[in-house]
Amino acid sequence: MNELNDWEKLIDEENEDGKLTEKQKRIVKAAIETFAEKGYSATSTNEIARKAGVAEGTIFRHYKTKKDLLIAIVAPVMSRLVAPFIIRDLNKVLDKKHETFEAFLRAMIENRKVFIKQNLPLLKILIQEIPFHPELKVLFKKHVAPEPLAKIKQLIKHFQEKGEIIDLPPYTVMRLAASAVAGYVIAQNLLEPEIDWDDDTEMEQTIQFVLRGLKR
Amino acid sequence: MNELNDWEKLIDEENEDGKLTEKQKRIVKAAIETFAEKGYSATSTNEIARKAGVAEGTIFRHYKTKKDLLIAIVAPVMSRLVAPFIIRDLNKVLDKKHETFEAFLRAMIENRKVFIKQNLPLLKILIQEIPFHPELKVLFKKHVAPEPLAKIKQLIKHFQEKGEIIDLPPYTVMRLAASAVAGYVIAQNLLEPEIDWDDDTEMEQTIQFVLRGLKR
Amino acid sequence: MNELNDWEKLIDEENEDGKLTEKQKRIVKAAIETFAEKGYSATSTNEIARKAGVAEGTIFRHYKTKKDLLIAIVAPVMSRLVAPFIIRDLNKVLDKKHETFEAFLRAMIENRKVFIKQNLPLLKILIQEIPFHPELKVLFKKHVAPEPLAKIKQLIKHFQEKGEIIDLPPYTVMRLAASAVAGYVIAQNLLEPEIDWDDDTEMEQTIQFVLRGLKR
Amino acid sequence: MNELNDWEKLIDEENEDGKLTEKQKRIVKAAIETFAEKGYSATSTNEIARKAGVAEGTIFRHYKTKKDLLIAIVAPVMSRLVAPFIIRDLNKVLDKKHETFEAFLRAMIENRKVFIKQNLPLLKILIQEIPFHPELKVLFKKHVAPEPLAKIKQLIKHFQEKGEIIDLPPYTVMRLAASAVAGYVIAQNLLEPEIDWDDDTEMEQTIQFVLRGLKR
DNA sequence: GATGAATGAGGTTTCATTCAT
DNA sequence: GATGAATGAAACCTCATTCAT
Repeated sequence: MNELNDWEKLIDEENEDGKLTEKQKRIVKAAIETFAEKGYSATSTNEIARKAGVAEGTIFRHYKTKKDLLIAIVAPVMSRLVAPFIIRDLNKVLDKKHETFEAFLRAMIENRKVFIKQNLPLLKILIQEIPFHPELKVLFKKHVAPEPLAKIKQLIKHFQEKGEIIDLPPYTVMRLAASAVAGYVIAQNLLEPEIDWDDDTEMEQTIQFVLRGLKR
Repeated sequence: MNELNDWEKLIDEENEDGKLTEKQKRIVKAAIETFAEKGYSATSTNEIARKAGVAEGTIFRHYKTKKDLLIAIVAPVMSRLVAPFIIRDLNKVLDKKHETFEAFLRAMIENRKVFIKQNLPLLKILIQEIPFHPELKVLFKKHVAPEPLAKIKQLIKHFQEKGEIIDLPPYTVMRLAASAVAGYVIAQNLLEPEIDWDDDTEMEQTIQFVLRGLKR
Repeated sequence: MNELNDWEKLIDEENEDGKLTEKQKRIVKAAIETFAEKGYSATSTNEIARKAGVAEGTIFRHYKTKKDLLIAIVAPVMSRLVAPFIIRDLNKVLDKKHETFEAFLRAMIENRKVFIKQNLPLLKILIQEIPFHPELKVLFKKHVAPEPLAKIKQLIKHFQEKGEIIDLPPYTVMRLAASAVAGYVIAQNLLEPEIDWDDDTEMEQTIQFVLRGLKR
Repeated sequence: MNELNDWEKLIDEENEDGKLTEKQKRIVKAAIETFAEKGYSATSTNEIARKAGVAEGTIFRHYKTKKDLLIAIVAPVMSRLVAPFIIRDLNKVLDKKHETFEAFLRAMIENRKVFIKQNLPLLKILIQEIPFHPELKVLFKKHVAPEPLAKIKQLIKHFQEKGEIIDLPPYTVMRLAASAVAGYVIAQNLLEPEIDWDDDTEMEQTIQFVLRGLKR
């Protein structure tokens, strides 16, 4: 947690926009670390305040309730989770004649791998807490649907029409591809963080598995 | 939650073994429901007691601490999670000449699907709480390794030697297969419980995907 | 506050009905004293607990919120405030030929004087807090209307028909009589508690004033 | 609260004297409204600041503590409460041969009725908070005694000597008259603000009641 | 074994007040 | 003068756990 991660940079940027004060940054940082480590419910505002080096009252000056703090933390990560799917010029990419499904899959995985690696604590919080907070579920659905879903559908269909991949319902294709990759990321990060994975090899095998599984 | 599920039967059985009293059963049932709904930390022993119709003190007569109650609940499900891999006569199955990888995969999936459907609340608790409780992680590792892992390795190798599946490290093979299936189960149960899935079709497509992806 | 007042006996009686535990009695007593002295808002549950010699948590075991405690305290005094007007055999009293308005007024004042003297802290709380708590206002109206109001109307009319008192609207008659008496009680108890009042004389003068003012 | 009330004009006047800045006026206005509605203790300085449209710190620049603000608000109303009794030329009024007790009573009631109507929130605060703040009690006594009390005594005696009213102790006379009027005002304003009172009739009946009650 | 009143530590939140800007 | 972020004490309330009955 010592290198400057994506979400730590994010906090800095937001500050430059005049959104977050110095103390707010410290509060958010402490909250992310502790929520990720112990879970939202098991984290006390007192502990967050201590870690952030601020008075407990300061937290509630910026976030009316503890849950507001949670939402303020996980809300931005949601939009950035599906960001690549709503890139305006995605169409241009698809128009490139030479663009294959494999190239696309590799590019997408590479892009998201970086995102995930840099937002791991935030994603951990997101995944852990979504089942228990209807507000988060609502937010999540707002971000995921319908624009990104339409884009994904469009993408899959594009490659199906080119005859590169099998003719399954687009969401099924997406689920299968995403499961394989997510399964690897989860295994690597959450279940067995102590194992020394040969990252490139495992990922390559996963990609090949998906390509074979989706080949027409 | 009104039909008699797997874990409710389990509770009954344990009682017949003289292990669980009537009140204990009610406590465990109430705890499972509430832990699954709100998470362990956000559940109060008072609420469990109310739901179970017992006095709060009664809980602590049977389980020294709240965490003991959690462990008592999730521990048994762990052994039963990997149960099919440690069946004593699994070898006999493998010896059958006509047994193909596809048949094995289908049988295994069917078997676990039933298990998952009947233990969903328990599995939800297990997945949610494992990251926050070292004790659970220890228990988990104790159950998963090494006997079941050895069995799995043995199984994968068996089918690789028969030339049915690709020559990847056994754990990688397992990860890829498990991810595809788990990805479907999670999507179906947690993310989109309101959608009406065509269960058989989706599962068949998933199996075909795995088979293609692992074909030599 | 050292002699055994009406409301202290009330607490005892409720206990005999099995309603109030020993600690609850102490809590209620401490709350009454402190609410009367400092007002509801300015009284902390911590102070009540200390005065009652119980843990702060104990208060909340018996009364879910601080406001519940307030209501539990003032609610019973309301019904007893209008109690004499809903006495079942009040009619018999009225039938007595020799019963005059003066006799009735004197009896009523005497009766209420005792009540007020013995419930002074409770009435102080009631008067102070009613303007700020809609719940209390609702409770108050429920107790005052409509049975007692009908009885009062009936009483006034009775004496008006007998030609003893002036022909004003019954509620006006009541207001005038009550104001005179209440004005004395308030002056005596709240405004100038240090003055040594000649109680009998003042009250007699007040009664004579009301009788003259209402004489036909 | 939209018409320009007495106390709002008071605030303006004080400003013209250079006493109250624009922001101070807004603070005082907001404080009066909120204290009257919720009581002093239950009102937070934060709420006052928000209603006044100033920063919280601004309140404390003008009033060292929250209680200072309360005193600054209720102190002036006290002197004006007893103002008519310390009018310098009251004696002249009394010298008028034709001036009767009834005329005096009516004039006084009319004068105070206007005052009360225009200072209702302030009087509500005064009445509510006096029991809990020794400082206010001290202030009150300073204003009420001894000059006004002497004037009242003198007035009552004057009408007693003229043989217009009964020979009771002057304070008793005052109490009886004041109780009748105050009883009406309180009933009208605090207990039953929703009822549509026939104001003139009720007041006339009240005056007649007092006159009969005090007639020699 | 079962109860539920009692506890006190600790939870979240509010508050009057201060102070650097 | 005015601001509003910051404070930390204290408010109300919850909780897991204990223990006399």
